[in-house]
Amino acid sequence: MTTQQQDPPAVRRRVRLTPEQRQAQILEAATRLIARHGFTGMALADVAQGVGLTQAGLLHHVGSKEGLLELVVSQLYDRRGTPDDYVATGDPAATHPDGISLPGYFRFLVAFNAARPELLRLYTVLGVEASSPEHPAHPYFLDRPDQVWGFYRGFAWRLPPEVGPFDGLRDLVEMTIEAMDGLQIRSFRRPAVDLATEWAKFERVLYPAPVWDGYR
Amino acid sequence: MTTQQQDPPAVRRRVRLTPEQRQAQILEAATRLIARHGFTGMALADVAQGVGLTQAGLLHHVGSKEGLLELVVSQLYDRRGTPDDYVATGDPAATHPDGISLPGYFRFLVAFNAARPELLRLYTVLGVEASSPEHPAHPYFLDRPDQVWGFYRGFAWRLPPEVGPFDGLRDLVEMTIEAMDGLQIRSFRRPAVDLATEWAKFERVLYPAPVWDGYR
DNA sequence: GTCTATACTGAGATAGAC
DNA sequence: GTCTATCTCAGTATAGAC
Repeated sequence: MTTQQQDPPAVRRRVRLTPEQRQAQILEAATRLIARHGFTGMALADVAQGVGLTQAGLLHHVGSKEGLLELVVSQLYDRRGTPDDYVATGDPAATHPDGISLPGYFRFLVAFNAARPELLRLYTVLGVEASSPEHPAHPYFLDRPDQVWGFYRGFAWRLPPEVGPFDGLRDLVEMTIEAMDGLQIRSFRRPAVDLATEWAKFERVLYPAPVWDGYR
Repeated sequence: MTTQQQDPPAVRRRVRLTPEQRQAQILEAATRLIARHGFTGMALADVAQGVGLTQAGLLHHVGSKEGLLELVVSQLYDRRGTPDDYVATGDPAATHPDGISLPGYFRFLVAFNAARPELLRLYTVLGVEASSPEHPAHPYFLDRPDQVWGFYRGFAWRLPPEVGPFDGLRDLVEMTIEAMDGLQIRSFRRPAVDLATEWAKFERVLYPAPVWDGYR
């Protein structure tokens, strides 16, 4: 004789959401899990559980594990802080008639990212994992430096005369991104650091006085 | 009728090496594969193939997959460029009677790492992967900032008076490591960059003239 | 759209012969 | 120390009912 009991009828089964709601849910759960375990280390069943579906139910939406990754990567474009977002804040350094403050924008970007830790971590973890040529996200990250520069170069930055608008600016942008990536890795470790505080240190060396006084 | 042929008797079977030779082989193969695919993404069978063993044969040496990781991590201590290594080069900036050049040492470290790309990549890939608390290498990387500082602070650096030997130096060391980590991520992408060339740019901003003139 | 059930695969680990 | 053979488990994917 066993102590088994009849399972109570499961509640909230087969909840049917709109495709948009489901997709947003899936993105949220996948972002969190890939950020933590990488794409390789993440299991579809865990994403499914995160959105209250079975694995088969999840696969109905994304087709395959790689399809889920494509979904996640494709929406990275929409979830980043752009110079236009910075201008839209109305910050005087952003709306200055001579152009947008470069240090000001990157300060804004750090704050933007710091408010979205899962997304930031996703970028780092996926970006490093995708350094392997066999990784499905490899092509996306391989050309990021060119893509980022192609995007940023199109804005009207307010730069000190010492910084050329081409090579000088590009070097500065690349170093800035490298410093941010390194700071992000640091933020995984102890003692814990505050991104904005640590970034202020880099800002002082990357955009030093007196050259950048009045351009921040 | 098939074209099958009798396989030639496999050559070099059951090659028995000394434990030291085997361990060195295993380390080399594991480093390469973890650097490429991460610890999660790496398969024991591939490491085994890399050293000419079966998976069972490899497990005889390392016990388990986690045992292999411990082996890899434990030897990271021995394979890094230390300030002492820098002094041993005889470089005048290293053997200066007033102390070791900090920018000079980091320049040496970049060259040291650039000559060991697999090891450098292992550090980055494993270090990011291990940001997850469940990762077996998590404890090792969690306290690295403190450990690195505890190690570097013990050397006699030759510093300009503007840099305090405590907070000022520590900030500088942390920023240097962050910049190197970010540069390493950049090196995974296109267009390809030369580590030494790119580091020279960071050196100029982290150790600027005129403060650091004469301390390089 | 979502489920249950199941097929299939890859990978870590163990047993025991040599 | 190394092998072959096998076990076990986790994870992706498919089929078909509802």
